[in-house]
Amino acid sequence: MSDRVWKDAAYGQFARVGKALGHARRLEILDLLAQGPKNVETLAEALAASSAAVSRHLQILLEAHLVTFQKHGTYVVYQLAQHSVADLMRQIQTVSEAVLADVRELYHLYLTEQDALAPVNPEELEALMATGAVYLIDVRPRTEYEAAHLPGAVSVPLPEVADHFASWQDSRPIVAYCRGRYCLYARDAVQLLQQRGL
Amino acid sequence: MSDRVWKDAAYGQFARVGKALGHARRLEILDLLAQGPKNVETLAEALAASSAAVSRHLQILLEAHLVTFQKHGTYVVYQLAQHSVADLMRQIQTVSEAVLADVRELYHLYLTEQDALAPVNPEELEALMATGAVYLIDVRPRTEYEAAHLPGAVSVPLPEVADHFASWQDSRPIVAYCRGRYCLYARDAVQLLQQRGL
DNA sequence: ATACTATTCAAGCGAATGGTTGAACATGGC
DNA sequence: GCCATGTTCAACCATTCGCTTGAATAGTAT
Repeated sequence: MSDRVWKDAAYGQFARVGKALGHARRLEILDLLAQGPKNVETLAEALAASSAAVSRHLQILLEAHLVTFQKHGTYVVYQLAQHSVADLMRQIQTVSEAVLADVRELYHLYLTEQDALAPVNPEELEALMATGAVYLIDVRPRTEYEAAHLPGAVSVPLPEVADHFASWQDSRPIVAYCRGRYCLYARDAVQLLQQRGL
Repeated sequence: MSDRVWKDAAYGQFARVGKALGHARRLEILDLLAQGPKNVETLAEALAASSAAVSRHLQILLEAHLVTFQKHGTYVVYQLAQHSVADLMRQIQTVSEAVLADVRELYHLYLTEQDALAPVNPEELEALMATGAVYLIDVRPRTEYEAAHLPGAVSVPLPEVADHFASWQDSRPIVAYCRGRYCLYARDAVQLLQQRGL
């Protein structure tokens, strides 16, 4: 076996992973799965795509061994094969931001398009939580909260935010968080709260 | 601008990076560039590909902003756009190894195919170097050595290894290193040395 | 059993990708 | 000016990709 053949084989294997990462939908699927296992239909809904298409993407991710699945009755629940896959996703986003001015602009443009959203960085949040100055809510779906959440956070999935308006009327400032920079739940929650003057 | 549109845009940008990583040759190019800037022809030679093809791949990497170039007269020298791109490459290789049994097998199979290569892990090497028990040589091309190299290492590019046989005849054990797990210079050097009984 | 649901498969289409060849640009040396 | 060299472009081919539609499969509930 010559060096050339071996290198082709080795890099060909890496490219399997790379190819699987070469489509927006698949990246989004991986991002969603990083939050917790999900079935095909849930993903299809979140992506606004047909289940057949999502299923196909999942097959491709499966071939690259980036995800695994488990059958629960007629449901097929997919999840990331390794934690390192989530790291890889983060690294891609990091590189994209570092390297593609478009991404930074896009993000900035979109968030400032909303009025008066006040982002809080992790250090600030930690300080605020320590003094009990704020009320921290996790607006992701309950299952994701159960999988993991910030210390001191209360689970209030986005659809339930409206139910708490009354009890929050005179409470401390509210900080909402969700999945990361490319998740919009928190933004939506803040919009809801602001409409009620919270 | 709806959420869906925004997400498509954001993940579409990430996918630009992903797509660029979806081909064995491009990954190999990035790996080579991680060692230092190179021109098209050098890369083409290393990849055993036509310069037209390599040029094309470089354009794709350029569009994804993973590499930049600089013109020196008629030479066009390419290099990684960001250090984080090299990190991304490492992460891909990590994931591939973790996730694709094939890669591990391939690697293991190939190295054990050679007789009696004795790999040294970083911790062992540090200990050996501290006691001065071994002689460490960097068998990469001189330019890469100049860009960065391990402390205490001496630059002996592969083609020059043969020139040192005499002076090494009775020296300490020799440890050769190169670019990483998927670089074969060190292996070739060790083979040469073993043929001479070193 | 039967009906129903979640998921996958199969076929087909339009678009994109990867590679080759040969020509077209530069740029530097004579 | 002219040529040699390194690089890129353009046109073509075969292959692959991504999606849609409609059917097939496998489990569950009635």
